[in-house]
Amino acid sequence: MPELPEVEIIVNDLRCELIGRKIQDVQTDWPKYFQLPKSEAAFRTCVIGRVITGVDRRAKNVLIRLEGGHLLLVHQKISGRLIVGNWERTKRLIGSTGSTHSLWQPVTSAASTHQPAGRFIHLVFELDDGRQLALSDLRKFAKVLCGPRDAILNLDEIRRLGPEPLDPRFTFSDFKRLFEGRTGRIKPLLMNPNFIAGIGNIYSDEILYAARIHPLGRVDQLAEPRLRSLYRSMKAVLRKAIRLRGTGIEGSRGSPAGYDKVRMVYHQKLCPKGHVVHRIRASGRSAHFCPVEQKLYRHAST
DNA sequence: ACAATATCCTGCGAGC
DNA sequence: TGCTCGCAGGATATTG
Repeated sequence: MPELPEVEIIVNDLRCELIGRKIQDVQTDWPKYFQLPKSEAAFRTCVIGRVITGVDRRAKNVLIRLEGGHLLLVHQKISGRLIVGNWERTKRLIGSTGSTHSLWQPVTSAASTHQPAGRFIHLVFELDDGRQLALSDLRKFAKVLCGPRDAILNLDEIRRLGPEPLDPRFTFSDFKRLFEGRTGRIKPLLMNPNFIAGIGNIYSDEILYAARIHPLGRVDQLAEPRLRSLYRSMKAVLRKAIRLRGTGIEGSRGSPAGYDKVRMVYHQKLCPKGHVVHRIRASGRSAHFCPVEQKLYRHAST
């Protein structure tokens, strides 16, 4: 879901809202969210009472810095959205079994009424100003971790992450080096977080169109000019998406996503040049591309 | 080594 | 209207 641009926007918004706030309570109806510490009780002990001192991003992870050198990591996965607002907890009956789920509903009169993502809230951090940091997450794939900063940053899943594409220190020669000894298709490689961080299904399609590279192109056949084009397109598309406040979602402060208006191929019928966009499945995901401008070059037959 | 698939979940829209 | 089916923006484990 949120890819690098959307997470970057959320992080920037949250930074304004959260710095200086103290976390006073944690509530959830889905304790599976807690990956570290795994038990709800231990997780609560880890975060409750701590003041938020910063909000950063690494790949698609939201890193909330806490007093005492702790880090609260949230990965929103496909459907997660971190939002700040006001909700009340009620109970909802599930089926005929008599079991109940929690349900958070917007406090009427609050601005949060206007947040569509306010549905499907399953995790809430109570703040000391009466507001809440909430995770809306229809599919419940998100995960949260808390611990000493070094312990979190040294987790395999964080250490293994590829470079940040928008890091100014990430040069073309760094990018080129990533491809050394690699084979396979370009789209799944771009989406591999351990190859390069933050690029998902939407922006891999957009970047490949901008670079005029077929999603199934073989990475070992990309000559240097193609790689250079890919490098430039990657930076340009991601920066533009951030500037336009992302795709399909709203930041927690409400300005609407603007990249949708300039999307070139993802969920588009026609590309900017008017060609029909094709949709195929590539490694289990949908890939959108323009067959006219993104040729799958191959020598002879077989 | 790579590629395709299953998996964690649930709502929604399309098509019948 | 009501049902079933396929689809959904992530990342990993498993299998071929």
